[in-house]
Amino acid sequence: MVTIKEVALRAGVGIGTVSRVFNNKGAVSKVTRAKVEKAIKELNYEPNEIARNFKMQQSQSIALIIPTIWHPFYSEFAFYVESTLSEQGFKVILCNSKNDPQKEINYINMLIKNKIDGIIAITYNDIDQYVFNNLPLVSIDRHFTEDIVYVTSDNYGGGVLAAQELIKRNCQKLAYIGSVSTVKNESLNRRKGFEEEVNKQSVEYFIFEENEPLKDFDKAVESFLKKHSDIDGIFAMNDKIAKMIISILSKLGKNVPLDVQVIGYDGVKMSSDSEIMISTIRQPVKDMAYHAAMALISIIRNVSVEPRIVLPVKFIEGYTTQK
Amino acid sequence: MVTIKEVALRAGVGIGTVSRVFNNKGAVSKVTRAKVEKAIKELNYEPNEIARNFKMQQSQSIALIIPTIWHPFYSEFAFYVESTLSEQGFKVILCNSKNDPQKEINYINMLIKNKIDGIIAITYNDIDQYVFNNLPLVSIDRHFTEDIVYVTSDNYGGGVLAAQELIKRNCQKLAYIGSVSTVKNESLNRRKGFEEEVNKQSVEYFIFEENEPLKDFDKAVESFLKKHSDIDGIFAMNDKIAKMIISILSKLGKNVPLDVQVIGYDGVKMSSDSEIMISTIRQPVKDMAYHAAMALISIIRNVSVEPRIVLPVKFIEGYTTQK
DNA sequence: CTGTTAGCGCCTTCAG
DNA sequence: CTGAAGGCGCTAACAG
Repeated sequence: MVTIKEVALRAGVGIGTVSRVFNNKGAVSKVTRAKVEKAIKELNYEPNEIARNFKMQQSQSIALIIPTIWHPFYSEFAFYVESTLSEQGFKVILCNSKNDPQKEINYINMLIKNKIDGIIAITYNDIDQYVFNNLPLVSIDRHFTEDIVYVTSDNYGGGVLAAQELIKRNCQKLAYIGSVSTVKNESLNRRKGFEEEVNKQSVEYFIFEENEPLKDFDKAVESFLKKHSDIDGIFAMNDKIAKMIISILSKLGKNVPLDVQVIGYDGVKMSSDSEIMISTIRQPVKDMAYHAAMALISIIRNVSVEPRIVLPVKFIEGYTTQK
Repeated sequence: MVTIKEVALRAGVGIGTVSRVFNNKGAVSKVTRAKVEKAIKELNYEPNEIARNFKMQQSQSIALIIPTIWHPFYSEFAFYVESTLSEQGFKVILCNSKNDPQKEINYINMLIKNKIDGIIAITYNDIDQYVFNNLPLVSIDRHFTEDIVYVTSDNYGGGVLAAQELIKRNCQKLAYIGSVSTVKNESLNRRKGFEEEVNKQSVEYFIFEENEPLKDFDKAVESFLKKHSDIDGIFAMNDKIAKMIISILSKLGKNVPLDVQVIGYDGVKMSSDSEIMISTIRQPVKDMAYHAAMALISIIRNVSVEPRIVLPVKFIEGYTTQK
């Protein structure tokens, strides 16, 4: 491996000068610069990043902590995070927490020891207490302490939008179906937006919610739907629940969307070339990823950032609402 | 940050001794070891990984180069690669090549400069020429030069299996439908296995193949199926094609699986908790990931490895074959 | 067994 | 403007 020393030797200058040329830092005369550049080219010098990182005590890499990459929402998110970050010269280290708080803590300790520059995390645990050292952190869909920036889709607005789309399509009796996690998260706002909009428009509605961990959720939903067989418009907390609802409805002999219209939330796509089938409120995953990455870089570079980044959602028409 | 020096000072020993204790390397007397351990505990010493990496000229990290993480096959693979590797103390750096050879080369250069320990790559470009420095490399589904180890599922056996399952279910007239990539890859063997097995059992069959890049592939498949309306068993090169075939068949008024049975290949699952709907030959993604990771570690540690790792596939019964 | 020493490759003062 | 020198924190070789 060719080092800075060899370049200096060949160019007949000191190593400091080579460093200055390479990093374009400090004043160097035209002549010496040319000499050094020539030597660099001839020797095909590439700086040893690991030495530089050591010296600078940073690593030009950020960690992405997510429950599992094996899920279309997270993998789309990860895809765009990596795209943005690699363009900006950062490496991204993948960390699957499997929703295990201990694993998250282990990762964080490891990352600190490795002088990682920052973290983007999607988690439902209170990891912020372990991220001291004011290690830059951007959180997704989860509000920690005041000084941690977070990025989220407009869950409240999504709920409003779902209500509007359902009402626009002449639904008379609405329902929200979802679950409630033990930790506070952004999906509560979906319901809130939905509820407030429906109230505003004075449409009848039901709320069906169960606490996690879920047990026989499908059974419960089924009996709920049986009991209220006049419901003709449903907003599901997410696409997964929407799909479950759809299959329950078909089991109950209801036609979707003729008898009942259903709107989900998330709009996950298996891959960039696959289609969204059900009507849904799609999260702006790409934008979320982009903003999270850029915000993190800003924090790393010590430039101030908007601490609460809320991105607009969109209604995507699928086969479960009437056109 | 507390350094090895401070620990040495506190324990009243030399820094070499602290290093020996921490790494459990070299002989240290019981007494001094205790002293050092006490100091470590008291100071809450954590070694600076980045300094260690610098000294060792390695990084305890490997790179995963895939076309895109936003695809269930790759994301499942990545999930298991990361699980295995993180258990073994390696970090994994995510690299989305987007199928762009130039991007792959850029990543590789960056990785070399960063003294990455090894690479696991899924690519259809000839990147091996850029991976000099005998940088450890494991390739998936793609055979490079002799000295690069690769991991694949038993594509040939999968083809045989598909044929057997179709014949077992009384199909009389079979077909293989697929595409041919410009670069040689493992999926050719799916067809080969299928064809040889069908021949062996003397069943009638057709092969429908088009060269990539595909144009109006669905139209072509449709007219092929129209022309041979007596085909009652189809093996598709992958699940995506299988799904396309299924929708074409339904358009043609054929019932799947009553009139025509269809088997795909891959068995991708969107996430760990989702279901496989169509009948398919499932790749052992988890095993592939595990073996790729372990093989890479072996190469890194200079222990010899089986250069060709072929893992068995399984038939998964979905709704597109008759039970 | 253990303390000291010599770097790893680079960046950054600090004199000149 | 530029060369020399001092570390960053750690490991490994060496001399006791």
